[in-house]
Amino acid sequence: MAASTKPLILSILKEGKSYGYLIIQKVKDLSGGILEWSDGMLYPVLHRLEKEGYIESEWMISENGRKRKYYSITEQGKLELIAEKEDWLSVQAVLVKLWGILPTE
Amino acid sequence: MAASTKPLILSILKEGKSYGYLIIQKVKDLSGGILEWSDGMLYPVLHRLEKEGYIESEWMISENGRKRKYYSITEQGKLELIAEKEDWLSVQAVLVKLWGILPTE
DNA sequence: GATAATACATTGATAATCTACGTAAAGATA
DNA sequence: TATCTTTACGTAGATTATCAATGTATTATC
Repeated sequence: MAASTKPLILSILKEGKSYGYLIIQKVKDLSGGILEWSDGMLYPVLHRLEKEGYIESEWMISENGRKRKYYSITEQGKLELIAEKEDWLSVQAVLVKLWGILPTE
Repeated sequence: MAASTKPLILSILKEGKSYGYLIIQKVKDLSGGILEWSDGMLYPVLHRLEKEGYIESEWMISENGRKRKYYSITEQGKLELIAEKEDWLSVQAVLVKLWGILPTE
């Protein structure tokens, strides 16, 4: 399941800055509660993606004074997302053929 | 990319018996040449799936006298494929939302 | 004052991945 | 007949990914 973390995180950050806790919520919301990521699973991935140069972070203070580490996607990350998207769609196309379903099913 | 080996292999074997070399060909064909698996990458996955009980194997001799190890999907494997499919479609649905595309694009 | 929610992090065991390498036979080509 | 390509299987081992478990701390709610 977690093999999909990279495209999902990059896609979310392409929509705009976000932070760890909120990313988990967004994934949960967008999936209708099906995808529930743990924080212990997400943070190492965020650190790895930052180390690889796909995202970058800055500490910010929210309205209520809470510290948050906001991540944003880099130019390199955008290119990587395009590649990830191509890969995903390639596999998706094959699976759709094998499953004999319409892609929306 | 290789995170997709499991659903792909199980889906192919659900269509009928097959063997390592042919599976690589099928994936290549179905993807229009985009997905090219190496044998050294596939065989360990086949062994793992067999060990986990999702597929089973038997040695057979082809028309030209060549030895082949044919794999077929087990009942447990069929159940696992259903689960894999659900997982895949959950992620797919989220990505489609984020990418703002029709699933066929 | 206690509990839940928010928000970050690391550690470390387990599992997955993939390149590189090895074997061998059949078929094609020169 | 010698060589190359294709078919067909395999393992080893380094690298990487995964995830549960655990820790810290603040804010919000009850």
